[in-house]
Amino acid sequence: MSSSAKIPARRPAKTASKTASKAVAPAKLGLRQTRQRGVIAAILEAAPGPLTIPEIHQQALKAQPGSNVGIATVYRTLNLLVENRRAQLVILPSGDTRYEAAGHKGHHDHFQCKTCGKVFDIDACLLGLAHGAILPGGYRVEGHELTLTGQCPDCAAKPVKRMR
Amino acid sequence: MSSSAKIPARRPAKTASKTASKAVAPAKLGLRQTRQRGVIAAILEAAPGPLTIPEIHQQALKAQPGSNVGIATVYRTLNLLVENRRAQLVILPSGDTRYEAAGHKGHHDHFQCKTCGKVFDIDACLLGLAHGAILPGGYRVEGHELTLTGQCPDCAAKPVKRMR
DNA sequence: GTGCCTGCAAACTTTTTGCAGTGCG
DNA sequence: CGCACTGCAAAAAGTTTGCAGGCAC
Repeated sequence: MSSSAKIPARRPAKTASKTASKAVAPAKLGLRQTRQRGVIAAILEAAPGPLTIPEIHQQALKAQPGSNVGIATVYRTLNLLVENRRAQLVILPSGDTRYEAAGHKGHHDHFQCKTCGKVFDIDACLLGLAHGAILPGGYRVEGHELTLTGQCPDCAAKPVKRMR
Repeated sequence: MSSSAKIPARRPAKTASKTASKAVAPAKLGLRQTRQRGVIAAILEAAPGPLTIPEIHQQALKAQPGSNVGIATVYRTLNLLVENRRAQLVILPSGDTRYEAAGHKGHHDHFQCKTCGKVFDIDACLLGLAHGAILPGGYRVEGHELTLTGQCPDCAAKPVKRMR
């Protein structure tokens, strides 16, 4: 790890002006847009929830036939994306270390299926606790992480246990 | 540390009632009450919240002057306690792997101080979501894990950041 | 006395770092 | 063309397992 900057990101936009100024992180010059970075960022953007490193790595391999993508590159790229506020690290109660696209999608909770292990974003915040609230004992709340567990629709439809 | 849940299940958790008082889980046949196990269980019982392995290990060393306690024993004992429902594994959003006494104290949420990193039990469940509820999309909720973050009273009283 | 436990160290797993070659800008 | 980026492999950090001896029962 090292840089903290803002990378141009993928090329989703047609008329991508410059690397705007309202950027969250100060841009660091010298960052390069490589195929691997674009692929990894795209994978995160397309996911319905946070992905594990192995998942990201394998999807990257499939997306880049012929060209290898080292696991180290996956780790380095993810750290870079997190530093640039383009991705977010999520550690679940199950112990999974996952990453998800960040930004436009604000704070939200997660749901992990106990049957298949997959994780989905809950596009809402289920905790109606105001930040800044003081709990009995004097604990000042500034943020929270909530993960629901249960069964997803897919697994509910398939009585047969199939652990990914 | 990632992967999925722990529970390597070295040996099958047994069912028996050895030291059965109000014990939730029956003891395993042939289980022996050793000094190390008693110390580790006592440490968990006395804690105001979940502890990390290093914390448990160091407290065990201090509690047992003269006699060493191997880190492997700490791991093995904690797994054993979890299998017997005497302790519970808690993985926080920060990535901390911690253990806390289980049983009499039912489900509760946690609070982790962003300044000192300590974790406290919140003796209540802040999520008013009924288990069995179905979320939009068909996700059936069976459980949840909630961790609040912020500043604890101690750190609030000491403006100076002291990351221990 | 039996065999469950323990400490120590090696084995594993997951993540990070060092290098030299590669290709983006 | 220079230097950031990448893949590979070694290094670190965290957790588990194999053993021989110790101790609870």
